[in-house]
Amino acid sequence: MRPITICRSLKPEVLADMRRLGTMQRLKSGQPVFHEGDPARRVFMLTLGSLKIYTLLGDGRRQVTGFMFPGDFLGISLEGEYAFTIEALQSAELWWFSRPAFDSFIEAHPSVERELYRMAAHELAAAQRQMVLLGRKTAAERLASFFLELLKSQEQLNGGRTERQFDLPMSRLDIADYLGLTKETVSRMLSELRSRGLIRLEQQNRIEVLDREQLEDVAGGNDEV
Amino acid sequence: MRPITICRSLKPEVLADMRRLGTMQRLKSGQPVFHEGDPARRVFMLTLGSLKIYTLLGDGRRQVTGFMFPGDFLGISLEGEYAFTIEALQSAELWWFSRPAFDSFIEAHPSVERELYRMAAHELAAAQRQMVLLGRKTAAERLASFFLELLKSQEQLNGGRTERQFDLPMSRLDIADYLGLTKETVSRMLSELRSRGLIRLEQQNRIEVLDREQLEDVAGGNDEV
DNA sequence: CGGTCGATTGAGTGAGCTCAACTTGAGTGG
DNA sequence: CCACTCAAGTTGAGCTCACTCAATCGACCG
Repeated sequence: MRPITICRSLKPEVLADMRRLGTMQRLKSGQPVFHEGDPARRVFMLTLGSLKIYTLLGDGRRQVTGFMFPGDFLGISLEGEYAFTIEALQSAELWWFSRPAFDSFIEAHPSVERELYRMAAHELAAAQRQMVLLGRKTAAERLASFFLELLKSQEQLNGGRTERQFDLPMSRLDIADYLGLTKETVSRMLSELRSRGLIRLEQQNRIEVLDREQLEDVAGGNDEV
Repeated sequence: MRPITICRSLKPEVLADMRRLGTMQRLKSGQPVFHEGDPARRVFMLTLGSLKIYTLLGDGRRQVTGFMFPGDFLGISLEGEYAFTIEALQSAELWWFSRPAFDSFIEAHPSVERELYRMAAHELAAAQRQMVLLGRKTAAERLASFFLELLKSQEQLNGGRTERQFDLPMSRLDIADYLGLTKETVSRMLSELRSRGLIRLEQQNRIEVLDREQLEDVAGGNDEV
């Protein structure tokens, strides 16, 4: 039994409060926050940069189960060991808390407990969508869904304003391991979406969405009518 | 935003308490508990039988995201709509609670809130394992993993006693839609595991594990040495 | 400029899918 | 009790989408 939790979007006043209680840590690109099997002793909040969360199979196959962006929260499990590895994609900055400190914080702010629960429910819904993606979507549908997910989280960070562009802080291999594909297939599907005029590469790692409606059709499997 | 939650393994005394507050409902095989998009008004606890949870894509592709067994808990989301459909696999019996009734119950038992959170964390860990399965495992590995998952949940229901057999209350198609395969592939892999002597079909829908160690090797990808 | 690493593109392969035939088993009625 | 029906499961044959392996491209950097 390895209970884990990833949480997002704590209220600003709560974040400020936790920042007072926590300790800051800087990470370089590629540096791990912790490894699979480490005891789950700390609670983290990401403030800068981005992280990837992944699990390895015995023979080296890798599944990226999520990415984390500023404001995201992780490591809130009540016991046991981490069931995954977390690594910085770029220079990153996070705040950590010992579990007793976090527990006493929860006690001081009882409303936060329900908030944490709400966030876990949100993560579960995201996990369920990812299962549909991994279990039933084609390569093109997966990449389109991923781009829309990134676009939406970008929009949420900017207070709900509609966006046309977003960054890809992760490599093609990371994307592949998140979508259950190979890096070659990711590259090919990216080229396909580009040649169909749905997206444009502003730079190697920055995407502009040219036709959002059709991208959403592809993502939802309502393509090739 | 469609927050959802599936929870398991509430403590017996809590279950008893909720049973006093709830209303019982019987379900026939194939009968839905609710549909995708229904407002999330109620909280359920399953007491008898088993259920499947699934999401449909526009063109009919289906992903089963989980199964529920007696003692399992579901529908604890604070707002929004159900993001999936739940259907009975057999005759089933469940207890439901209006959200206000459930909320006041939570208020009366504050310790339950943390318990609910712990269960959600447990579900998240399971969701993460399922992402590894769907993203990176072969057909044989998926089926072996599934059988071990069922065996373990069977053992947990029986108070931790080791078991050799378990039931498959779902059809081959349900299994396929859970594992991201087709029913034909499930059938073929089942025949393969059987011909390799790792399992035996006690009946059409009852499996006996003959070589658990090797089944675990297959499930974890440590096969074909 | 060469060197290196990530991304793209190409060619051929294969695991799992599709389509189809056949088998099994659970009901149902004569 | 057996014949019939119908749904579920199994097996076979061929195909396809994504994979593997390999070559090339391109950006960054000493």
